[in-house]
Amino acid sequence: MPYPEGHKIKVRGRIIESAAQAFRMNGIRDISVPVIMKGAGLTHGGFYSHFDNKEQLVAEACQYAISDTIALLQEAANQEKQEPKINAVIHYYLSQQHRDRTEMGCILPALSSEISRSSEEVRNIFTQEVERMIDFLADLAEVDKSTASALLSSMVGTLLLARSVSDSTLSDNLLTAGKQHAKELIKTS
Amino acid sequence: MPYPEGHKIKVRGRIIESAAQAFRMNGIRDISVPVIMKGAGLTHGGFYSHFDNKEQLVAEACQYAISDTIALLQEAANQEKQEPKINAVIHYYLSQQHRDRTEMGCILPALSSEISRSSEEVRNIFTQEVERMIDFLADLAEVDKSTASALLSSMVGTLLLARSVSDSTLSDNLLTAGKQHAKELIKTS
DNA sequence: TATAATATATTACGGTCATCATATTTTAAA
DNA sequence: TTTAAAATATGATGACCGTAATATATTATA
Repeated sequence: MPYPEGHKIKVRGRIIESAAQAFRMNGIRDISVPVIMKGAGLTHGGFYSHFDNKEQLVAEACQYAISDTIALLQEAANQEKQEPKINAVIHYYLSQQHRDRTEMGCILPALSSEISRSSEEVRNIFTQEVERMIDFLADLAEVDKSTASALLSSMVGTLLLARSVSDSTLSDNLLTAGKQHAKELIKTS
Repeated sequence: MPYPEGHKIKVRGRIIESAAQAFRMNGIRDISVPVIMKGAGLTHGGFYSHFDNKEQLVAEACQYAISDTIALLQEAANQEKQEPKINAVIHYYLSQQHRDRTEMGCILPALSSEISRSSEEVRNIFTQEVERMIDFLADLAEVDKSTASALLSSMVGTLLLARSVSDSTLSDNLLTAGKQHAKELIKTS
């Protein structure tokens, strides 16, 4: 058995990480398998010994990226000492850093529209992860799922638009308005 | 001067309509110039006598589509007799029909993420149209721009997620929660 | 009806993509 | 140190893309 134990699984993980980053940055269709492989320090040829096809990688990269985002939000919540913890999540999610670092951020604003056109397999995994995200928010904010859903939708839409407009003042205003109304949403629920 | 007066401008309009529909349905990158031209009843060769390149078509199609959406929302508002007119807009925007007919609907949930990666020219036009949309909502709901921005973000995010998840119950719940929150947002502003 | 300007169709080109077949490298074990 | 299985690299294939050059069709006017 050549190659160290667990070598391939680690490389596989590197490919998923590279993909999760590249997809968020460039979209799914706009990033090629060769580029993803280069991001993992490999050439394109070996890709198909790790994944059946690009679609499968999309599914796994989505799962990875959302889990990562939930972990980050959880961490932000843990560091909050005074305000309700959900406010820390809102502030983080609608921060300028999160807006400006698409490749590290939540995939919902970045990839949802492409995923809505993806295969059933990808959409099922995506749906599962969206549900986890809603549950996480409901738990943390101590609100019902309906309120948590509205909160998520609102944050996702805000970030999406803030990233799309070319006027930086408008972008900042969108973030500010989104934060204010997200907090309001929780308070009056 | 062969060909009837205004023939070319009409054909140009047909190409823009075809593109606006195809882009919303399939994304920008995922639809080709030949397919757009076929949608307008033409072959691909003539495209470059109407537009410099695909990017220019994207810009014009965005402008066309958002104008069209604002007109539709205005119409929905006009037909409302009892409730505040903004509620008709919210109901229309977050309806199942709007969710299920992406190719006829608002481009914000459909194309924003791709547009955030587009050229400065496209993003400038997009930004202008987003501002028009915010102004329209602020006027209609008689709220400040900040509230109108939050309303738009919330509606866009809701529709985006409702279109992406594969579970139809979850999708319906997202719409319902979004509608409720949107109305609340206006009431308490 | 003939003409010539204009609009559209046909064809071609260079590039990139997902995927696959085959060659080469790596390294645990013999 | 040799070996052979496993992992990766190289190279190729066919499809499609955006774009451009050229050929053909259309029709208002002469």
